[in-house]
Amino acid sequence: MLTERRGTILRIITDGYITGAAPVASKAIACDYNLKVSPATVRNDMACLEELGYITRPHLSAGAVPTDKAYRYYVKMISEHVELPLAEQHWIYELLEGAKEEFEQWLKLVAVLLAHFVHNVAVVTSVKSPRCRFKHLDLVTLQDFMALLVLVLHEAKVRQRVLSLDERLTQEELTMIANRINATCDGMVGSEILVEEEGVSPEEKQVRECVAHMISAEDRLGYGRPYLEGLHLMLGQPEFVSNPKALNLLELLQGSDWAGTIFQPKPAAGGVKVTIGEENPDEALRDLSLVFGEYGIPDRARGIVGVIGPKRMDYARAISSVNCLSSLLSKALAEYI
Amino acid sequence: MLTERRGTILRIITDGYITGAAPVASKAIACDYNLKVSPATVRNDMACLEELGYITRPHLSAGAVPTDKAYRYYVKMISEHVELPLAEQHWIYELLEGAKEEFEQWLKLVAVLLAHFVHNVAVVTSVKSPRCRFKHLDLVTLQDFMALLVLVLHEAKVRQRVLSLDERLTQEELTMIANRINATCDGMVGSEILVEEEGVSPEEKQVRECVAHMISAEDRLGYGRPYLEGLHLMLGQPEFVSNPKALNLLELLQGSDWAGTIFQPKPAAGGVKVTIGEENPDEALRDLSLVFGEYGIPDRARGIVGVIGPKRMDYARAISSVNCLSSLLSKALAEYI
DNA sequence: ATTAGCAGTCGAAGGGATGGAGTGCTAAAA
DNA sequence: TTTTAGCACTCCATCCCTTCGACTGCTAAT
Repeated sequence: MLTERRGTILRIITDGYITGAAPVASKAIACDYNLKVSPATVRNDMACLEELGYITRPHLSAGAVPTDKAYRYYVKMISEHVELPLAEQHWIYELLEGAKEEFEQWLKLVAVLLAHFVHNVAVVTSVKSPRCRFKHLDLVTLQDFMALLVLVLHEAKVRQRVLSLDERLTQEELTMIANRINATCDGMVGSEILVEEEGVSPEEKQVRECVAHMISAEDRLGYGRPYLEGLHLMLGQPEFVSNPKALNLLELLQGSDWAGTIFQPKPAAGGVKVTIGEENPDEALRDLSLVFGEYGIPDRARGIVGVIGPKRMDYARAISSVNCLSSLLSKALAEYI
Repeated sequence: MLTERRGTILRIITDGYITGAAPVASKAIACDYNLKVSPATVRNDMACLEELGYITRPHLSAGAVPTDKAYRYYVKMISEHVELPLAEQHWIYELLEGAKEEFEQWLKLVAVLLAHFVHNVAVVTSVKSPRCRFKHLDLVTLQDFMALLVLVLHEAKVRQRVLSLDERLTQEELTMIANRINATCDGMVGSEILVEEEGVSPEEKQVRECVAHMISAEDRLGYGRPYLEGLHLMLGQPEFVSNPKALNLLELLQGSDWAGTIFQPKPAAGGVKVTIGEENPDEALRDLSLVFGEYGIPDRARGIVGVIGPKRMDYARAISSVNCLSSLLSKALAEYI
């Protein structure tokens, strides 16, 4: 049975392991935190905690190490009242305000900030939208039969592609095509761009096809190349020195499109999700924890802000940082869309 | 004195250390490669090579390990006749041909390919241009007083920025401003965009200022966020297991704008440059080697293709791969500009 | 239910001993 | 003069052993 004192002890153990990275002894628990009980009593409780599956020990006569279950308990306990100190929140606001140039720049900056806040890997993706809508396009001549197609979407995304035309067109002709499409297609989704009618020139059809293709590619696409910061911070932690598993992790993180896969299941709107150890689907993350949230606008454009670190991470700090930064990004994005 | 046989022995040592990652013994040299001399003779030559500074040994009674000087000699010897096998070249061509969508996609793909070819870190930057020239701009309304400015440069670059206007303008008004600037500014560099005359509306002035600012920022900017692939491949090599120096390297590579700094001095046009160990300016690279080349169009738009790996890397393969891929990218870029 | 005391367990650290790989040196052979 | 065989020497890697210290589990007393 998990009495109140045992809960306290469990919390002390988890805290101690998070900061110390070494098994926690009964004596340390009894003395350092004023529990008013002797180490022997703590030992009795620890035996019970072990039976309940909250702790293990590396060997028979060693201190306590929290299990996944303990971390889960710990997160549940703290997650009600964690908020980044106001001083730090203001510091972040000011720092970001000073760099209000381009949204993509922000993503990078937020990733760097987050990584240094939690001393672990930070991941920030750009937004993905399930149903992008056309806003504007622009055609610019390049050499020969080539044209540059610049597409602006309602989701504040700009995409470009080089188009090989069948005919050689002047800039004026291209501009006319662009104007015609801009005048008629505002707000359309990918499939609506295509036309079957007779009175449309083959070049315009080609452009429309390309746009439709780009939009549907964007719809299907994942989060794109995420901003990944703080690798060296995480790999400097004691659990990674001379640990070949670190390489598997690197391999995963070097691949593409993992952001949508590993940050599962989706966090509730505005909430922060924590997955611990074995809860992670991917093998390479089995002894790590993820803390992540979404930012953006539901059903229109959503991105991910996340932290990857050893299970032994400062959850309070991670949760509050992710929370603060994701809502900050949401606000910033709303201005652009 | 470096007789011919000693040169051969040096080459065998370097080769052997590159493939074996362990000191090379006199016996192995004498037996495995048919040198027709006894290990004792090889030992005599090795003593001489050590005196000349080509090899060292971890301890008095250990085999030979090549020094930086030996690698430099090795590279000089092989670099005259290294070319990627035609079969592999064709394989690359076909692979890239199939993904001919967007130039940035290519950069990523080239980085992945290169990393797997050399089993080390591959770096591919996008191009930077010292004097970007205006080609086209486009203004799109966003909410309130905001507009999205999409700028196309002659260097096949597209840049965007959100602009806060003093007045609320309609899309038509914005389009008119864009048309006026497009009609007059083609081919201009940053400073030429600005105008002092009276007859220009304050909004147009604002747009011009923004464009000039973006172009000059682009001129000053480094290579941008490089595509970095194969970290896990390099860190899996024996010299990096449980080596804290790997963290310094990661830290360097996580930062921004290092590509312009570490890939120095500039390689001759079309050539491949190799910097070995102590030749590298950056501390974190002191026991690594870099193999890199430039792609693009001299004086207009140049990017870097590079390999980072332990000094003990397959230089022949690295040099030929970098060479092949950089000239391939040059050709591809020429089509777009 | 709690505590003190004590025996028992385990790992980390240190200290030889051993074996083997490889060299340097010397003197003889080519 | 160059090359070779033989031998003594050096050094690392590995293993085993001991010791030390940190902790726990258990038992009996409070």
